[in-house]
Amino acid sequence: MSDHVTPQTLPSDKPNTMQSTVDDVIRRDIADAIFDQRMPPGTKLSEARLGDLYDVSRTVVRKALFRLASDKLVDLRPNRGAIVARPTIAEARQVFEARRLIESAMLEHSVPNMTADQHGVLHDLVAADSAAHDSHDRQRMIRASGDFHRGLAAMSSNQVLCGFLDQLIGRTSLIIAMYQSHTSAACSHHAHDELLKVIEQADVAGAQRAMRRHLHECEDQLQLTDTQHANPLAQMLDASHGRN
Amino acid sequence: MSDHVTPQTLPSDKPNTMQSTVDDVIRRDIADAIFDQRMPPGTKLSEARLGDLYDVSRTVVRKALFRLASDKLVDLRPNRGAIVARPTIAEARQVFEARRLIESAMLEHSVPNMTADQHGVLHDLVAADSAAHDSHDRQRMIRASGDFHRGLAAMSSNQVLCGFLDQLIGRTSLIIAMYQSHTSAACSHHAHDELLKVIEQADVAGAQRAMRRHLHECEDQLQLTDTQHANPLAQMLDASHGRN
DNA sequence: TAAGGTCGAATCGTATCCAATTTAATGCCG
DNA sequence: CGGCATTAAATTGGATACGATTCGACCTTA
Repeated sequence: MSDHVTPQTLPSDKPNTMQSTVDDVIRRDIADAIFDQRMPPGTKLSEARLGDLYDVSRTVVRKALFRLASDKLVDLRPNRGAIVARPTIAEARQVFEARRLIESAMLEHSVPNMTADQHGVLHDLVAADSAAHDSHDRQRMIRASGDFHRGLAAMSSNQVLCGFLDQLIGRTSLIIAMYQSHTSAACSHHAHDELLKVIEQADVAGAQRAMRRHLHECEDQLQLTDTQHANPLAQMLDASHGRN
Repeated sequence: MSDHVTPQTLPSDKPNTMQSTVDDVIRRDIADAIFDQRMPPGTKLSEARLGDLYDVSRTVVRKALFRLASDKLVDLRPNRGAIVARPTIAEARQVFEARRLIESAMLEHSVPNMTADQHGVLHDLVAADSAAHDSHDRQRMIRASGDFHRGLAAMSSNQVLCGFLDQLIGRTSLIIAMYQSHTSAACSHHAHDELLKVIEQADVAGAQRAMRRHLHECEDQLQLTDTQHANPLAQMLDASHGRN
């Protein structure tokens, strides 16, 4: 029961400024666990087990799982339960392509109209990113990198695209957790620093180029070859070795 | 209980070729009703009432409503029930902007690699669009126009963007149903015809220009001025007059 | 008469219960 | 000894029940 995190005293870094419902807590906890690689792709998410952990009924767990499924973070198989999603290589490529499209387009509107305060926010996010890199904590790195892109997106005037991008960033975190090569970092924080410099110069075209290049680099740093990952057999053997 | 329509024999134009779950039927029925303006924005969607109509429990109705909410077609207000969404003018503009971005980008990949079969499919869709226009049936027009864009999107290689666009097309149908000026048609099918011609010439840049212009025209044909619609007071008075 | 409060009906949120399906295990047979 | 059918446990899908919240009507009162 209480040998894990206590759901009432949830993250403690997330003060419930607004009404935080229980299913949102579960949803966020699972998402964080996925991003932190504590829940590798394919992990089964039993409704009863989760309900037991959070001391709620399966009804609310189902709601959380349903929402995670709509965010493409878990896969809901009829009559067979929920597992954390295993994005394919093709899907990963498409996610990056979509991100290049959306994020570069957002810059077109946000870069010229950016205030000094917003520049400061981005500086803080880059600083957090650098700190994460220095800590050599892969989870923090993934998180910080996503936060930078999210913060940049929040400065766009288009909430619709922002919502799409939010989903894409979450999927990217899962993709990185799944396909990262053990040698490379998630996103080179240096790229974020460079990008911010160009943004501050109000150079739209340059920022767009930098963004596209950055995302291309991120994609190239992943192991998106069909060996290993495309083979479910190796995965299962890995899982059994890891005593999942 | 069974004093209303029988849910088993409801669509009759939708034979359950594939496994059609009940909640999907409800979801699609509600979506169609929204697009056909049989359910104006703001209409309350009572769980018990819907469950009665389809002879299912509230559980499955909730699932359908939840999914409609994730597609931004209904608004789920805590403890206050679900209503069909009332997209704001700003949201409408953002949806069109997002569509311009995504649809023109999709053309970049799909136009050069299009087969003759796919051209044929598009021809059929344009024909259906023209037929809908000739029938002077506004609902059919909205539907056919959306089907053309959907069919075009299906020819893209990027399923992720395709999913986003699917959602945007649905939201557009709702926006058109809400903001259309009574004088103008939904989308001029002539534009679809022109667009198809340019596509068949494998002119990517031209197709992108035509697509952006077409979507701009659609947006301009709507009444996205802040009179009437932006004012919630007038809306409420309208609603009470309409005895909604 | 209008403003405010109280009560009741309706509706939503969640827990619990039961049926249906899947999954794993055991035993049987070739 | 390996493959397959039968059976039992576990898990999901859906229905029902009950507490909580909201909305509307009626009543009271200044």
